[in-house]
Amino acid sequence: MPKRRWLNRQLVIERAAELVDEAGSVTAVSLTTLAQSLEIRTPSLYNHVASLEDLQNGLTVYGATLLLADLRQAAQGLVGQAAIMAVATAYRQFAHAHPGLYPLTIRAPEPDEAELVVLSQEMIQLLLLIMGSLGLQGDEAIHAIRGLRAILHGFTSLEAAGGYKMALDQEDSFRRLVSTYLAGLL
Amino acid sequence: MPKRRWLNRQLVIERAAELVDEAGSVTAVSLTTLAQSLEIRTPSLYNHVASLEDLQNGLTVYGATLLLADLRQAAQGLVGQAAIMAVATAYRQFAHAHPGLYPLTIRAPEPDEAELVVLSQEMIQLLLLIMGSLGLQGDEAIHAIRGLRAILHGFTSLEAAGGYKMALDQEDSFRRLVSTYLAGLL
DNA sequence: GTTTATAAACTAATTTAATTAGTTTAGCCG
DNA sequence: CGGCTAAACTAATTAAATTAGTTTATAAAC
Repeated sequence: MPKRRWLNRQLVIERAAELVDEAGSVTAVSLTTLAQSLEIRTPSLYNHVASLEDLQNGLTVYGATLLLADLRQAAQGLVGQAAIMAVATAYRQFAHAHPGLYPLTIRAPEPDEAELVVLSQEMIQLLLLIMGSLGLQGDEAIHAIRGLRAILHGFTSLEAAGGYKMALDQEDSFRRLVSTYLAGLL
Repeated sequence: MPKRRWLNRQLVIERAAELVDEAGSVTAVSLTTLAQSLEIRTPSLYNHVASLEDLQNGLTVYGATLLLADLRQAAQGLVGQAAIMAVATAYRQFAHAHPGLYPLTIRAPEPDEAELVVLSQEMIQLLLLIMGSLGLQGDEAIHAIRGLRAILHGFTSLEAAGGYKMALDQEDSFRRLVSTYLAGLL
């Protein structure tokens, strides 16, 4: 009859993230399977998360944090088109590496989700900086960011949905898409 | 104790589609709520659909059918950039009008889903025709179709996810995105 | 017209998941 | 060492999907 003291919200979320990415979908992981994986009883999870929804919100924050870190890393020291292409590649890789977490990251934060609001703003700052290095400012930059995110999310999620199965390299399609957008933008 | 004879799979799916679009999400509609809406008991639904999953597959086919019809209508008689823009606008309108059905339509068909495979091929034919009118052939056209769909799906689903809340016209962003891609393409 | 076969409804029961209530106890703190 | 509390537990509830078995409206056959 152990009473573990080492478990906490963060550890619960991290384990959930592993399960969700292994399963390839958020809905494939229940509180029951998560509890089993942590070797506790299902109701004990409620000591760390308020509900399934709360767990998924935690996963969203966790995923957004990882994604932002990856994109920052990728953009490190780069400007202009090179920065865009690096961010695009890193974004797609993140989606591939985290098929469970990734779809959560596209949800816009509600005003009361402080952490997520901050992450979202930081993401925009990062992209604004890059757009600035391309010579885009103000509304132009915002439109360009919206477009870029649409492209990245659209491509990666269609890939995940099993589209693009015609015998034609997906990587090539992706590079062309980003280049084409960039070409049109400048 | 009525024994209705007027109910069938198609009617069940159509009612489910209404509920799903009203609720704005597939998961918001259960067999229980659907049965209530049809004024039958939940298990009676199994006379018309094999399972919840089967119902959702039915909704996918239904949604894909409506979407294809809308896009064909929009492209009617148009070629080149005008056709692309018309299809893009119709696509976005469909996503807005059918927030429940729309997300189902992006799933690629499994080989055994005959109806869905046909719809998917017809969609590609429609887009190939339009790309042809833009002067794109073969692999070029396929890459361009992949890109266009990524753009359309990405933009509309980010919109649905509540992104784009900065005070900047979404319609404008959308038009620019499509135009920018077209500009880069040609 | 009555009979009959069957599809489509029904009731009842099971399973799985989330959640709540109430109980127990490990382990830190004084 | 005794007690407070966070974190575990057991037990029970609710909701949803699903299965089994029963009943009956209706359409086709006689």
